[in-house]
Amino acid sequence: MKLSDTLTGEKTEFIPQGDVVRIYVCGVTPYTDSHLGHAMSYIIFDVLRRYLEYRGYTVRHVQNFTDIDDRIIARANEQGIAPIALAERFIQRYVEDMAALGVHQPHVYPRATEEVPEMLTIITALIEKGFAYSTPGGDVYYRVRRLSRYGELSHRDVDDLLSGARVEPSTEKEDPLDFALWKAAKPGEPSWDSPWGPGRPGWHIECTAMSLKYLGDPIDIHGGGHDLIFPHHENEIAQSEAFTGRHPFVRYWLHNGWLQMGGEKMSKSLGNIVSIRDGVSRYGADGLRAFVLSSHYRNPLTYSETILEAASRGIERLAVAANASGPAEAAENVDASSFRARFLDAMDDDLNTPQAIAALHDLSREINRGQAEGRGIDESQRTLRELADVLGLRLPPPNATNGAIEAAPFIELLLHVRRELRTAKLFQQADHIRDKLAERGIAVEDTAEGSVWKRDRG
RNA sequence: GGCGACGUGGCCAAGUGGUAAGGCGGGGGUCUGCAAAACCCCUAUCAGCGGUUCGAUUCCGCUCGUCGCCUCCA
Repeated sequence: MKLSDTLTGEKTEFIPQGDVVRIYVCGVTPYTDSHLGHAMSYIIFDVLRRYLEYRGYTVRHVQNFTDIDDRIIARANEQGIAPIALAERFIQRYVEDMAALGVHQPHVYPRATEEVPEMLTIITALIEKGFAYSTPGGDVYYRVRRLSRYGELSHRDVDDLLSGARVEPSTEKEDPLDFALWKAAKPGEPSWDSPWGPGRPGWHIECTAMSLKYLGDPIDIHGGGHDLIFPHHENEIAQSEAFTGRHPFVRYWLHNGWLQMGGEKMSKSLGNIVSIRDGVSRYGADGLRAFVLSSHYRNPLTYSETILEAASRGIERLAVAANASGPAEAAENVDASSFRARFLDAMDDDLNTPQAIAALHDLSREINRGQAEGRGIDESQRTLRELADVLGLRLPPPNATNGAIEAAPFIELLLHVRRELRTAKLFQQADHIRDKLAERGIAVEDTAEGSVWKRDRG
């Protein structure tokens, strides 16, 4: 399969170094509920992993939690609880959100606060090698200009960075571009002992420590949102390669585009967010995944209710086909092989999920058509489900959640009455029941096998 | 100011040097007591201007527009 690499800007054949594909994905800072932007990123990397596994690779997937940082501390102080406790709470909620989305758990979920000794080892070594320095105040900074390659990932020239002029000058830094490996503790903050006094790790160092510890060097794929390219991943490369003395530290850098809200990006700092919880309850996990996968992962995506609505409606077509009942035996069967081939070709091409989904839509149409013509569809339905599963789509029967509706027994009762009315050809009354249920968001469909109902969207 | 991405039908979104997947929506049918679902048919010339080419939406240049990063961020 081909993957495009942010570092080279090229799409090349992906060949893992060994039997195990080693993937590191940057995780969240748990200080609030995760939003659809996070969902987008993790759905994408989940699909990458699922596809690699589908193709027979063994994947080792590591994703961190940044459970100590300024925002966690600030939020915890507001609420009068310990930062670790706050982080723990939102880590749990994050894990629940991912489960709701059907995102496979990483094999390792390391937390920054539990990897401090490893980070100290690396920082110490970086100082010894001359790549980092400590300050009288107890901070440790990385010397950006020591590594000539700095800027290669984000395709920037070190000197251009300065012209941005938004870099906070710090009196203790040798160079404004230098970034913190270790931050001296301020009063009231959680801190760990270090050779430079009490403090806490800088943001970037945790990913270096964790990926080296849990995956080794180099790793096959490092993923994250587009925004992380600079400075986070750039800094990660600098630290990691300065520490190991080897290049490259990552063989393929994959970055997903941003989720935007109207004109702007969805972000916690702008406050224009939709939480994953809300998204799942409104559109369902399949709807959300369909939305995310409807465009190529590298491109930005815009959130709007209309678009989400369209995506979840579209995916329902697949669910209908997957759950259709075909003849017990048939002389001829629907052949799904060409659709499978198209699906695989699309996925092989840098995870072209829009085209892969298009193949599933065409397969669904073929299944529906075959059903109408009395052809066997079991085999092709299995293929549809198998491929949909690569995208993490569950394709539940339309009425799968009916049991959770409190009024279900009463609806069943009404439909029972309605059936008798229809048998008696009292269609006006029967239609009246259907109309009234529709007004209350319950859609009734009459099929050859009887009436089925489900909660209607919107 | 620097770096980068993008601009395809009413909306979302793939894609290719030889006249453009799929979904949503809309229109017309088939089926159905009716409706829904499903199926069939219809619904684009790819921001603008130049250039390269036998031929460009696809390559190059410019213009316009939108967006992102350069600061915490998936």
